[in-house]
Amino acid sequence: MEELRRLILLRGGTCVPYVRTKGVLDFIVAPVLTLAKFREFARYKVVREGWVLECVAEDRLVDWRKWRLRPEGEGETGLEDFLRKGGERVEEEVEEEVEIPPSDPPSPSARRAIAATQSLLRPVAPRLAPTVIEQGAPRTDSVQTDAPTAAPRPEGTWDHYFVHRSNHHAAHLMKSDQFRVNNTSERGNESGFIDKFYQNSRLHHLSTWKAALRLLVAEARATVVARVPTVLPEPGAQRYFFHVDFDAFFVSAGVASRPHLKGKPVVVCHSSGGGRASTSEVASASYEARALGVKNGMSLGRARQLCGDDLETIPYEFDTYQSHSLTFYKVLLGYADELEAVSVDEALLEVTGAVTARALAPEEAGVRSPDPAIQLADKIRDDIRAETGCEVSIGISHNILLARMATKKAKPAGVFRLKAEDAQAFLADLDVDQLPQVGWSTRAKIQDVFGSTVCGALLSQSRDALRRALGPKTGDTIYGFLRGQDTRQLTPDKERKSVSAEINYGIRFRTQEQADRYVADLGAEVSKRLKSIGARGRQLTLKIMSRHPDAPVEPPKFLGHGKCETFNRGGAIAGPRGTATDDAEVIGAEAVKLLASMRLDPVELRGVGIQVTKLEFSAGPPKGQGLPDDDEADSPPTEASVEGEMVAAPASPPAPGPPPAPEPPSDVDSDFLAAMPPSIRAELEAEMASKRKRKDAELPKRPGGRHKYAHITKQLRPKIKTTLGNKAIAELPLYSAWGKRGGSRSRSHSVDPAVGVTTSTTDSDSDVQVVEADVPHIGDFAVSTLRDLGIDLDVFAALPADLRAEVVQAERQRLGLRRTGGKHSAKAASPAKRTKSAAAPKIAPTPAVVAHKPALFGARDTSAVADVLTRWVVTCGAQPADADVARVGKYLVKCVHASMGGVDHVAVLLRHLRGLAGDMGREGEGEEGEGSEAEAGLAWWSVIERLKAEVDAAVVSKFGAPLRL
DNA sequence: GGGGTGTGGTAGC
DNA sequence: ATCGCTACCACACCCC
Repeated sequence: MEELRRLILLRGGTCVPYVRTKGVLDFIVAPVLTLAKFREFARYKVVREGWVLECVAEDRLVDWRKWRLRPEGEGETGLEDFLRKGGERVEEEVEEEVEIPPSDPPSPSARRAIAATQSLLRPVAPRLAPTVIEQGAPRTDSVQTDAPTAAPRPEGTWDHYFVHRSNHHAAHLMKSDQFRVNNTSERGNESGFIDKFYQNSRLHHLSTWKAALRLLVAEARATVVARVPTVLPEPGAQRYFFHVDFDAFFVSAGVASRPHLKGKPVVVCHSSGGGRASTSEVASASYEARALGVKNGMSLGRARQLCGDDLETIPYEFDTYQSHSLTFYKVLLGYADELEAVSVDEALLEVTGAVTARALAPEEAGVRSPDPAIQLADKIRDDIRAETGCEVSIGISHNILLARMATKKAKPAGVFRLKAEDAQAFLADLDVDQLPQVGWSTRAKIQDVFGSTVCGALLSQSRDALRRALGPKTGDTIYGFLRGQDTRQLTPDKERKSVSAEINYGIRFRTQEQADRYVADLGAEVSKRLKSIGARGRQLTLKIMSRHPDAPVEPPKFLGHGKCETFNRGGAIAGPRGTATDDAEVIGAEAVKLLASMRLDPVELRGVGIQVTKLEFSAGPPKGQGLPDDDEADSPPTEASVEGEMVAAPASPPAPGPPPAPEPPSDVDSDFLAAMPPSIRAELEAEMASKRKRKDAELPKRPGGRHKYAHITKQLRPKIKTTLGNKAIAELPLYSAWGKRGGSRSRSHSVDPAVGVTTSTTDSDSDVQVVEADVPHIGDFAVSTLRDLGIDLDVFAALPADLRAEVVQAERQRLGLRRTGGKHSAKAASPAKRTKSAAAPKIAPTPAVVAHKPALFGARDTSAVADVLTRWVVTCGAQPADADVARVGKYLVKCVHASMGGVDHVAVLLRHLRGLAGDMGREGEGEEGEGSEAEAGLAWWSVIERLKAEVDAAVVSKFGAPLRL
């Protein structure tokens, strides 16, 4: 700050520490601004400090636009998206104001620069100046190409991560005690950080899912009796491997039940609303959509831009995926000599026996190919299509490598056999990174050493050269791969060799004690996992990531680890009498000890992992251990186990801030939810809240849930003790969890809606009460509001109190700025929405198969509608238009009558509205607001009363009792 | 050469 | 490799 001021003054500029009168300002310099400030300063040139520094370095007034400060928006959570949407509008306005041509006359002295308030210009990154200047006009490209809107960054590049400045936004937040408590590792698991993390970690759950699948295969192997008669191949005879892969699994599963969507661009996405501004992620895109450039992971809005309004969106259908996957594997197992599950929708199998048999059998009528392997593949495709309605593609070859490569060619909906004699030509043009085991690093090594990464060009390299470059084993492997050779076999079940848990997100400590506590808590997590599979270990490895000295304190990715150095250290662990152990205390203590031995600055830690190896498995299913795990996965656990911990947490010394409102407990369902992007989760969780409840209610008299898969246990256990069992046991709970999902789902359909209403509202109430008992508000905002917002809750909680207030107020302020007379703004906002809503009905024709929810302004899903409502409240300000209230009321009533989960949905939305109104009233009191804020709150309360009355009329007539909020 | 440890790379979505 | 988790493999280097 001081330095900036000095630089400015030295060059003849003037400088005020904060903005008093805006009339004479030329520039505003700030490291970070709240959205409110952005709006306030919409007509000014708001730049980062780097601009000043670059001007100094260049001795001229450089293009300020390169340094324009933008609202933070790198996250993908709901609130941030929300903010970003707001921010774009501001940016566009600024764009119009730009008058300074890129190369301005070098007369800095003629200009004045103004630094914004000190609270906005804290020296967050002390080493900022030299770094930026040395980089010279850094990142101009990326910044400028982003300029007009917050367009998505080019996919597949990491350039924007090469940032040398700390993430000011994050750094700012990090100063808030409450923020750290709620969102970082600072308090170990006391605030539920670890539990919450794993509930929300996609990848963690993906692992779970994959493990479940492997068990499914194991189970199927055991149960599928009728197999195609296998003719054992002669040693040395031709072998056949299939790589079978669903085409656009999620989409095609959805489309299979919606025939009218066949042939259209379709994406699976949690939200169907939002128009072209929707930021929700495309999970899976149909080939028609792909043809138009849509890719998985793209925002729905972007996909809409590419496809126009033809783009269809369909929701997730986990039950369908599960059952298709099961069917898929069962079909495959009918033909496979050996099968390896790659993922839900992908498997490798050896079918030498079946192909050989087919070759010997008399010719069938109507075969499409003389090649018995292709005949078999077609048959498999037919089987799977018949049972799932989905297409798979199959790559065929004589080894795993080539089968996998062939699948690429087979897609979509095809079979491709890559014969040995064609392999060379096929591979020649490929880049090495298409080969298995060649990632970015290996590819780079190859490029460095050999000057090319094209497979064909590398054939000239000797085996030794490759071995030297890549190591003996990898070198051999790659040498073979380049020639289409692969000696790998399908791997039968192998015993687990390690159990680990690591978190490299949100790790921030201020003291060694915090770090120690956290490590101990993570140790407890590992202990839990060990116990859940009946394993104990003798060796522990602590893996630590520590901020790389070159890296900014706060990386661009919010709460991410950024560039790090890693440190591993191992030590022995043992229970009584030197046995292998699963004891949380032992593990925690050893991990803490190892951490101490590293002598790292706790402040710099960014990642912590604990891995236990040298495993030993309990001989039998541990009575107190293994089965409880069954319980854990099977029973409505979540409430029992996770929530138990969550509840326990507040018991510890009163946290400065309230512990973050616990996420909905980790239900088995939420395992799946958690595997999805946060936005999807938020929505589904809301929808499923009631179902979870019912399940709980049923639980006591539902030993069947656990027993449902007991047969698997029985089947596996005998073997377990002998050969392949440990792993199978290990995964059993996971499988149970998986299987149970379907149960809970299908059950939900048969539940009496009345029960649903009662239980769900009660449930949610109790949730809220739990929260409110401990945590009435987060800052000035009703927790209920934030909870209703789902993911937004986290982000809101993440904001320091002052920022939070500003953010909410920002929307109103924006109105205030624009609003010249009374309801002008409300009018301005509404027409746009009306247009949208008019279009909505035809955007989503309701297929008979699916019970579609009604739409409000094009939004159907809970979170999307909540978003609409938020915008409504925020943009209408003091006085909502009657017509709008009526429309919303109508919509809610329609939802009540909708078949699936409508009432839950409505309850969530009403609570959401109530929260919004509550915030508004509160805000009005506490802030320097004009008092009309309080009035606004009142006005909204009466609106909500009215809506509630309308809804209740419907609910009472349908279910006999009013809605309890 | 064997064993150990620490490091690093890869796959999966 | 800067998105992050889990499990595994391979490697370099140390020790004996």
